[in-house]
Amino acid sequence: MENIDFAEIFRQIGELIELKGGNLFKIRAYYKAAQNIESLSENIAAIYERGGLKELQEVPGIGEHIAAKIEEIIKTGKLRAHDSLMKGFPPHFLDLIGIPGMGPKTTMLLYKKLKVDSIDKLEKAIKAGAVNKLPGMGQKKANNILKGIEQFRGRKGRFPINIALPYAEAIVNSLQKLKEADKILTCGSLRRMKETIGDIDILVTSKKPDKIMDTFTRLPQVKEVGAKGKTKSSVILKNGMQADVRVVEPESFGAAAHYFTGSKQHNIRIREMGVKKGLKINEYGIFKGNKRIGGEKEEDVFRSVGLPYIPPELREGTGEIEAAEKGKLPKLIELTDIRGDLHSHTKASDGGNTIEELAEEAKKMGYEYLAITDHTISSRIAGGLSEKKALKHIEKIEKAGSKIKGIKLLKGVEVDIHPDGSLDYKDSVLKEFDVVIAAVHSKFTMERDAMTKRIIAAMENKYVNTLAHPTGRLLGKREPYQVDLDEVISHIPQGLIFRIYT
DNA sequence: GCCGTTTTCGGCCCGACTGTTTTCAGTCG
Repeated sequence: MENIDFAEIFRQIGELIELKGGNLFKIRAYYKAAQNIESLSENIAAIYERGGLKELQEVPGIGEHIAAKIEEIIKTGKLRAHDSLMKGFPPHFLDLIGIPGMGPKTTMLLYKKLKVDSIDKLEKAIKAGAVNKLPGMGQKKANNILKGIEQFRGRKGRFPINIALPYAEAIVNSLQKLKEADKILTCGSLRRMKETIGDIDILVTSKKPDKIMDTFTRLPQVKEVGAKGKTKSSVILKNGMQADVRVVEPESFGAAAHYFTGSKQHNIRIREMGVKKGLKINEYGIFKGNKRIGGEKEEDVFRSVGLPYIPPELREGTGEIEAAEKGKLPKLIELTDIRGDLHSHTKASDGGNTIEELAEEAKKMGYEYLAITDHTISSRIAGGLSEKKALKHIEKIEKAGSKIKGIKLLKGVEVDIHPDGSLDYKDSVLKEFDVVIAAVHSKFTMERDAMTKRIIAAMENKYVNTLAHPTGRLLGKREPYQVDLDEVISHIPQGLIFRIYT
């Protein structure tokens, strides 16, 4: 069982207690435990195997009771507490609270009054006009839930950052044209540079928020306005992505940027630290009683709780606060730290540019070196080169390298790993390259053991010095293939510089 | 249910928007 499976069980327990109207703090404790388990880098079962209940309780948010439940799941494969809470509900009952507009109260009300226990029954009940007659409900709420069902069914999940970023930039550009807009900052998971993005969050400072709200909700990219208030609006874009804009006064910029950047877990931790120091931290600033003591700069927030500035990329609530307290925040790699690129494709295979174009662009980016690494013959869909063509290609790389000064061009190749672990080129050809990248491009569905052996065999070829995309995943498109990465890493040949990247 | 330079008991992050109300509950982030 993976951490995500444990997390799911505890999240469901939280949801079920919430549905039944239990203690709010108990509910929160389960959600918190679920989130913390999910973000662990080590398997929770492995932690238990190593250190038992005691070590489980070292994990933040896991105490005596949840630790015992984890033990029960590991030993028996299930959890009695979860089973008894689920009793009486159909298996997919909890899908209902995943629908936008449906919270625990509404879900329970509809279950009790109308026996709604599935999304289909919910849709029928609304269309039959039964929902809007219930106390506290009305036609608008019913319609919103109907829209929520549509959204839920068409949900595309998270978007890769390279898709989300241009959308965010387009919105920022439009808002920047307004003279009423002061500072504009993209926040949320985009600012934290997560590899996938749930929605786009944009912060604007302005003295005239209504103008910002009007412009934002009428942008050409907007398909539907979910909410429009005085300082906060939320829309669905034409590509299905949600975008939120929040406006605050300029003096609140730092506090709002921190709040809006998240992550949620990080914010909760920071606010808890604030409470202990007698401070209230919200998106408007830092307050001691009614007195505002900071918030114009993001640094103010960290300083108020005795921490150094934590870069957005680290704000995941997964140990960055402890690291900051000890003065052990890692130094992040900046664009200026990158000296070169060891993986690139030209028109010769599936790239879009010539060797010379890539070299010139890399030079402009300040790179010291660039490896040209086109595909080999078995990657036919990518226009892979035969051995003969590859040798010709090497000559072209050398020629371009001698012509273009100020950057070192390396002769490289991204060679296919066959299902049996052999490579697409003979050793006599591979030895002609400076950089040999090995990669799996076919038969992704192999068994875990076979795939692991396949990759290790390729790595053991003496000319291979890089393993590319070791899991084969395509974010949002293709799941990773089955491979034991720990085993792969333990086989990295000694004395070689070995790069594994995704 | 978790947790502790306030505490082993008594706290637990904070606020906006909507719809259905007539002061607020529910949902969301």
